[in-house]
Amino acid sequence: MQATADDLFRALADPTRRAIFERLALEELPVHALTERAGVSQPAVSKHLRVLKQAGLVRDRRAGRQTHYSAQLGALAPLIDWTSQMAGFWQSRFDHLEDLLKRMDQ
Amino acid sequence: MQATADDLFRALADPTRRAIFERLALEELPVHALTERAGVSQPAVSKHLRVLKQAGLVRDRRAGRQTHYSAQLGALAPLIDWTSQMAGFWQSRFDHLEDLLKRMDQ
DNA sequence: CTCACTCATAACCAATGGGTTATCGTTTCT
DNA sequence: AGAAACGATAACCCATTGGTTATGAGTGAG
Repeated sequence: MQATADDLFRALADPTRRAIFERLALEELPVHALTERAGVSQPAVSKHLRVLKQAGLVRDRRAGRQTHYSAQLGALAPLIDWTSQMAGFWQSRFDHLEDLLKRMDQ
Repeated sequence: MQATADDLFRALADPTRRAIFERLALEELPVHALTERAGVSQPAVSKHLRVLKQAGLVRDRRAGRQTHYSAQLGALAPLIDWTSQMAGFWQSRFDHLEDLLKRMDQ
């Protein structure tokens, strides 16, 4: 199921969680690597990842005893839709970016 | 002071508050008009407006005993920047892949 | 086989936050 | 002047949530 703008805003509202997502936008990482930099405990990181996954923002890949997470940038589409709708005059400038993300979904 | 992406995400994470902002994006409205549709009490609406104003998302204009609020769409800029940056990260990952493929080409 | 590592879950706690009712200061209307 | 409308604030309540520690399940290494 497609995440709503509501899901995305809620998932990204927390700074710690958003920081995790930002890191995952750069590279796929296992939980312990994320924990090192997150400034919170490993269970806290796992909980954040759960929320991000629920929102469709990240994907997990089991590899032995590690779980690698990566960002699903295409999931940002509803956020872009919402913003575009709000700021109608920027619509044209956004269409390009939106297309890009949608085409690269998953 | 300029609101951060953090402020914006937090301000827009609540559905009721976001709905208020969406209405104000269409037209300037006094508090009581917003209250009619918000589904919550007038003080609740006032609190939401306070948060939105703090984030720079709305502007208020006193007129007699009414206070008219309107959306400041330009305040969404940091949100757009953030999203663009995320897309940019993705782009750079893609560039890396391209590099890799090119180097492997010969 | 045993020990260490990785991660998810459970149980719990404190802070935050969105809601309420009550009230007060302004402003408008009669 | 008195009453009613409007909106902000205060005081309070309860659900949510982000954090913790403890633990268990699964996997890799010695």
